[in-house]
Amino acid sequence: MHESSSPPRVRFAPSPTGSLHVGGARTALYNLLFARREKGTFILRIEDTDVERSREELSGQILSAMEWLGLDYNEGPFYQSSRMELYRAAIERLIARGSAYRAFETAEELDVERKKADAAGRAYRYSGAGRDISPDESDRRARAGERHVVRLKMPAGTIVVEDLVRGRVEFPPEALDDFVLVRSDGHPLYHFCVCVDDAEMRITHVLRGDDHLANTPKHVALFDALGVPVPAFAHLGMILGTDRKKLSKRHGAAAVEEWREAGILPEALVNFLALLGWSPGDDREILTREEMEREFSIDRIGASPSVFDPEKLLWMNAQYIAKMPATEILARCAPWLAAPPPREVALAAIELHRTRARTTVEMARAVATYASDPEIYEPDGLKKQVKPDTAAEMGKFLERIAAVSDWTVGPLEAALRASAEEQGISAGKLIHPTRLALTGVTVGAPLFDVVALLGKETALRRLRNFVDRISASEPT
RNA sequence: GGCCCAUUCGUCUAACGGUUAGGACGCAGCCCUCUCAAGGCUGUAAUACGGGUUCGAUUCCCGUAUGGGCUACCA
Repeated sequence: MHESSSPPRVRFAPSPTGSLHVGGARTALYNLLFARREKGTFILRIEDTDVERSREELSGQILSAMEWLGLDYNEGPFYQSSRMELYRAAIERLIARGSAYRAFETAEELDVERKKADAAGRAYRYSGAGRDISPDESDRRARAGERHVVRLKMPAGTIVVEDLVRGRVEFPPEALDDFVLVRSDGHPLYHFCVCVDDAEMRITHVLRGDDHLANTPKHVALFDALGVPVPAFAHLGMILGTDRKKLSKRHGAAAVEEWREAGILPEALVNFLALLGWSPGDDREILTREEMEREFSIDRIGASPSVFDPEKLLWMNAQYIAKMPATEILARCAPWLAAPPPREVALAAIELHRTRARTTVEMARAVATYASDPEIYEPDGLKKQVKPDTAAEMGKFLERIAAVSDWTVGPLEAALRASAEEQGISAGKLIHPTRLALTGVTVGAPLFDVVALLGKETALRRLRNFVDRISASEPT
């Protein structure tokens, strides 16, 4: 069918009618991985033939999302809107060859037909009237300026699609219509542009969403009409929301951009998406980009749809944060760190929190506490950890810790435990209020690491503020 | 309605006729522990249903059910 010897050429062809979707990102990723694995070429093509719906800034968003994910293409981006001449030439060839024909019904007339068929419970099909107009008459009417569309003359027989994921799929001729290639205003339509471009770009493999499987017989017929080899197809199962409906904006966080803003690392999102419909064949879950590029294969792609599980994405992101160098994490946190602490403090804070933050947003928040004193104390924490005696106990502890000169974990812990013992209370009675005093929250990194990292001046100031605060609000 | 696709733990998936149906997320418990995590250990939970084919079906075939897609002068 196609030459397996020459390297494949694949493409990702999004329509700029929305920002990049996780489903689109996965399609792009699989195309890229396949191209890398097979030493082929990955092409980016923007399908902006729908002038009403396509918006230029959305193309930019798609490009930037792809760049963020590291989905680099070898050729492109090509914009269909600037390839109109190509489509015009192709349609003329098709008409001249008799593979396509002009049809002069108006949209309104067709609408009436469709409604009639609907009412009668019949499946609507175009009458095919345009097929019977002689080429001469067709040319004459077109020259006279009569409005018309151009339709493809579909072949009479069953169309067979050999899908690399689904196997052989047959489409009976009754199911296919002479569909429109060019609108009456001269605009070429999606299916037509896709095939002309795939042919012109010598695309060998089409990896795309399952939603296009039913369109594929149209494309096969079009490639035949164009007189070019039919590429191989691989249709990927849809990505679903947790309600098992096709993932959409309704589900929230369907766009790559939203995950970026939520503090998900591009490496983690790519890893997660790679495993949504593909598996390396063993139990590995965390794969490097190199491993994916080396091991990806179409025959390990599953056919069924997959539910996008944000919980697992978060887990995977946490895995990446746990392993990433602190300097790198700090750089990734930058967008959320308006007022970062000194670099050395920030890096140490990251080490303290790398197993506690699932996203860079959470990490940034943790790091920020080392830069600025807590403005509020967690209300539940105050209620739970501040008892009538707490202010007094903390006051005594404060005196003792203020005398510590070697401000490191060992001496600090010793000071706290000694103070607890001296007061005849458990260490926890001091530990928990201290954490609340220093960070404003009741959970976090091991306390003495926090105290040490904060430094004497800052730690004492926060403790004093806290003691003042609880003394003031305590009933006397 | 017509045509097409899909169906293994709640979720992502492995097992390409023979496995105690494996791993991961989640959840639960235990260990560790100043809290919360992380980590370790243990547990929970699946072949949609009905027929075939076969010595033997998660695996192949046919129905049914459920979900999804397409059926535009959208993409």
